[in-house]
Amino acid sequence: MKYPVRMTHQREVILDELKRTRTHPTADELYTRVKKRLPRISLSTVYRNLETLSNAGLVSKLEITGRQKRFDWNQEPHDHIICTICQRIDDIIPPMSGLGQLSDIPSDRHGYQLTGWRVEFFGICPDCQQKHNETHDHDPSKETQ
Amino acid sequence: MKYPVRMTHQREVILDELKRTRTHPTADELYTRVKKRLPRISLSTVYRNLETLSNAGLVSKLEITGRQKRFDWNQEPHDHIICTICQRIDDIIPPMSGLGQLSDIPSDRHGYQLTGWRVEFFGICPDCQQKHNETHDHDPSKETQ
DNA sequence: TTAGTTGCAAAACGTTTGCAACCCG
DNA sequence: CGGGTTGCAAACGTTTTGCAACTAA
Repeated sequence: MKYPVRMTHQREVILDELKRTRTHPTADELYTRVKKRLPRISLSTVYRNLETLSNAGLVSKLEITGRQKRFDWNQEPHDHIICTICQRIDDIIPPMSGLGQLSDIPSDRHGYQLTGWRVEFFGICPDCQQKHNETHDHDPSKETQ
Repeated sequence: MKYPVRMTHQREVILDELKRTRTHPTADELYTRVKKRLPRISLSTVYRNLETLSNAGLVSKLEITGRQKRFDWNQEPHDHIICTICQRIDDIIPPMSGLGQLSDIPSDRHGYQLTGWRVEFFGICPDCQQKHNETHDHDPSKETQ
């Protein structure tokens, strides 16, 4: 699943910065980081390379529901849990994600040839739970979905 | 889960058009339909109302991963299967969707307070399968993820 | 009466593209 | 050397917003 790509300096730095970022940065977050090391790099180079590198199988692209694309160095299949308050995204380790139980879905369901699925979990992250407990106000209309 | 909203003429027509559209239209698809009945309506009114109506619990918003938002009259919880070729979206009936098996996820996983999850299925719809069989060319690099 | 809603235009947002200069293999 | 890649600027498609006029309750 990994295809060869020409390894430019920009590409190396982008990959390196992604590797050392445990969060799931957006293209412009990564651009901000990379720009510290390569001040003349452009945002479009970052976009183009993330696209290229994800096609080449070197990074993975997270197209999380209704949100900006995010990129991930972690190539192992895993799911994500998204904080509906601060939008932070964390990894979920596969054995607990429910993916296993889903494999018995009939592939010809609705006439579709099934090629994959994605599970996203939503919740409130530890930090936001704490803030919530401190302030004690609750507005359900602000919640996702 | 349904909050009252002021029922304007525009809102009525938007709701009615959404109700009679079995697909999951985007805001501009709906705008095109509604404009035939209300030629002076603006796209921003459609956007604003879909947002308002979905907050009010009268329609549901599908924020499918990396794609344009789509809207749905069907308020019953159900999942979706998305054609990776033509982007068409169909409903999946709950008993087969796998949601049931996921309910045993521990809610304190990773310190998150779990509030929900979403499953999206990807596949090739009957129409695109047929077209594929007719043309016989296959480019795996064009497939989603 | 008045707070919520409309149409319009413009802005915002994330992302992609055309292009000439450049550089990796 | 030649084709892939870069930086820049400009365009793109989708969505949001500011505003004065309007309208449902």
